[in-house]
Amino acid sequence: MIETSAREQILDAAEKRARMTGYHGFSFRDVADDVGIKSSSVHYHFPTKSDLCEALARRYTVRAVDRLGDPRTLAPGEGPERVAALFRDALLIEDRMCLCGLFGSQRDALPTQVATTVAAFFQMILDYLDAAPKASRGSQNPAALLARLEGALILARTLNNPSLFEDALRETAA
Amino acid sequence: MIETSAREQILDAAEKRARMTGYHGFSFRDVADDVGIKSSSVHYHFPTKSDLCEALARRYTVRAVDRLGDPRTLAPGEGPERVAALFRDALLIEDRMCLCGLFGSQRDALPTQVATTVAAFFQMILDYLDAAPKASRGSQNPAALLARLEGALILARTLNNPSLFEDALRETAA
DNA sequence: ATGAATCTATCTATCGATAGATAGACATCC
DNA sequence: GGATGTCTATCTATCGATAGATAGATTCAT
Repeated sequence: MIETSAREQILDAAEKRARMTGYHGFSFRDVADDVGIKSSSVHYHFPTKSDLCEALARRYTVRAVDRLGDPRTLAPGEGPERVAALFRDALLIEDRMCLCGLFGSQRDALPTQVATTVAAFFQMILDYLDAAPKASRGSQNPAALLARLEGALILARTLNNPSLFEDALRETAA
Repeated sequence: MIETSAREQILDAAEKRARMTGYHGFSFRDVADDVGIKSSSVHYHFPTKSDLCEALARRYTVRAVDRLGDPRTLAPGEGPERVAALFRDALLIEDRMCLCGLFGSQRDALPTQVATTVAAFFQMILDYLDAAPKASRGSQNPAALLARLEGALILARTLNNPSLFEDALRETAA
């Protein structure tokens, strides 16, 4: 029996919900019910919703960093591929939005600490792409790639058509 | 004195809020207070929140259609420019997210009618780009352009850097 | 027996939604 | 041309449900 700490279970449940509903669409009770505890126990680990969601965005960033690895060790063109894989898995395996894409689109309605942490996620991706070795030609602006990936996720999910994700990554018209 | 109908005033206030917070982040009372009426009066015009937000997405789509015009009358390459202008104005003039970008990213948490209307917005843009005369070379996949614009909006707003929007629209790295 | 973690129970505030009253505009009938 | 009825739009007041948050008792492992 794999024993996952309550804190991690809470973050897992909260991330799942936050990536479907955004900041305001889920409650402490929702998360507590998912885990099988009481909402007051969630407050014990994360006093406020702001704390919870900041931790969410922080863990999300750390996991992405771990998975992306050191950009300086990559083959030319591998950086964009690794970042794209992150988003492709969100769509095809997890069937969820990017946490920071969703939070970011609500930036005006987020507690400052959460907004700051979300911004740090984006900056991390941009820095990673900047640091990764460029393919000799046709390498894409980091902001362009990241924007495209966030948008492709929204598009493919809203139109319920995963192949739109790959369409959106292709350069030229069919 | 220009007399705007209560219905329109309600939609104006609701759109403003929805484009900051998403579906769950604003209430009938918020909207009512903005307009200067009671929340029950908002319910009179839009019985449920689902009705209100569906009307929001519908009006948003109609206004975009009006502004974009008939795609078949455009010069080559003008279609993408017109669509891009829509999003650029959202960022620089309105300082808001795209309503359907935000709603779309929450599609799992939306009433079906709202989700359907949001999907119709995206399909409309894709059809428009398909129907518009292509520039001879380097014309972009409609899905790619739309994804990029939605993502660029999120990115520029979250990082509080409007020039990222233009970066994201450029093809190649700096 | 101390400290961490969870519980029960509750609070205040707000949510979306509804009922019923009211005031004014407008039409229609005698 | 009054009187009557209907429609529109708003109001006051309230509903049950749920939000985030807190206090204090209890459980349990070290």
